[in-house]
Amino acid sequence: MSDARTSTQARGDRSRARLLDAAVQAFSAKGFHGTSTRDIATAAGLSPAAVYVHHRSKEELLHAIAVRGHEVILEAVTEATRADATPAERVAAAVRTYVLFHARSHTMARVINYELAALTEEHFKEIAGLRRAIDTVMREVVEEGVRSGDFDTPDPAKAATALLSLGIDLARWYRDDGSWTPEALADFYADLALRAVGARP
Amino acid sequence: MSDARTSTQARGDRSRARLLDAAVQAFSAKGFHGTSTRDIATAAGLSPAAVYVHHRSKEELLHAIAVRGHEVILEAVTEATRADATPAERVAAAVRTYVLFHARSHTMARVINYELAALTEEHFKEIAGLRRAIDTVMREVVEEGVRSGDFDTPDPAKAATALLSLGIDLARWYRDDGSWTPEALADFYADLALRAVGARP
DNA sequence: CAAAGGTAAGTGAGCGCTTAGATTCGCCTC
DNA sequence: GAGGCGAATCTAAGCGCTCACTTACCTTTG
Repeated sequence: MSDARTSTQARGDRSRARLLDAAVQAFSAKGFHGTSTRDIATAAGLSPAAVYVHHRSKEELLHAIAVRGHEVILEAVTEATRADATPAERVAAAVRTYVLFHARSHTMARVINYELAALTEEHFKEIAGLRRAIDTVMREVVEEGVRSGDFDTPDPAKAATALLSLGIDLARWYRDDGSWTPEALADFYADLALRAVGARP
Repeated sequence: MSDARTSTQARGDRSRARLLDAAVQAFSAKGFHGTSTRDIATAAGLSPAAVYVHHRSKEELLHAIAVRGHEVILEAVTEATRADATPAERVAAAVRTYVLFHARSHTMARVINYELAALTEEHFKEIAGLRRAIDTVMREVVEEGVRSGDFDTPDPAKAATALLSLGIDLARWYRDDGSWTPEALADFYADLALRAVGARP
């Protein structure tokens, strides 16, 4: 089982993961339609046909990437807001988590935020559901702060949308070789979020 | 010249405009690589070959759209901040203008913000220059407010980037059939911008 | 008739995906 | 423990199709 020699099974799992990883890189750099299945296979060190050993289609690759990515984000943001803390602390934690993900994983974030139009209608609806859930988490924590009197904003829903926008747009412009670190951006945006929702000083 | 009968010249101009318009719609909906030149020609009511009567290539169409769009935005934002007014009024005007453009022209905005990777390197650099100019306008008006003591933010450059991000991301999520109007979003975001830069109450 | 607008009919290249078959490996039987 | 089997991994070759773009030609108009 834990033999030093790699089993057929283990080789297959690794190839599957390499294909997914290559697809993320390629979709991010050239877009779904700008990427060929040959691009993906070559980057993964396999023949063009190997893509179809592990995945039904190019679209199914995108779907797998999108589901995984959104699940990770939803879980992280939910966890960040679950803590027993003040509304200000919860909003700050949610924004910090969201920004950290989009800066650190900007390559994957670019794919799961900007390539969704290439999904089938059915798959798109599934992802839209996950996105609505993320939106709801952010909106509810802002609304709770307004109800408790900790926040002051004329429109909690618009404010929550704005906070998510800041994170998402990071995927578009963030570069690893830039001068801003994910942590510095997370801190700055968490502070900006508190200003945006009118948190009591 | 102003004959009632349409001249060859006028027909050509109209076809050129219809091709550009069709390209904006198609690039926005399906992406540059997801759009075929046949899609564009058909939507413009012309034969596939007609694209090449008016434009050298598909990429040149995208380039023309990107140059025009960025010039319009740069001019509008420059105009909005030129007014003889307080820093707060100037930032509010800049954000209002930027947000209005991205909401009202979200179809074009989607193309000129998310399809730039399909440009040739030379064309991309040209557009990058225009984008830097827009960035500079927003950054300088924030910096001026900090210098004058009207604003209080730990990082004017990050704050300016955030304000631009809010506008750009509108192009991704804004829908004409949604419940928020461009004007309502412009007002909300202008107010949010003043909070973000720590404008004196 | 010269110039510009427009098209029918292609060109070679590259696309997503399939097929047939080689290779590897865990596992069962005797 | 030798031998055979089925399942899984992977590839060489290529299928039908669509792509961006070109060419040769006709039409309209000043």
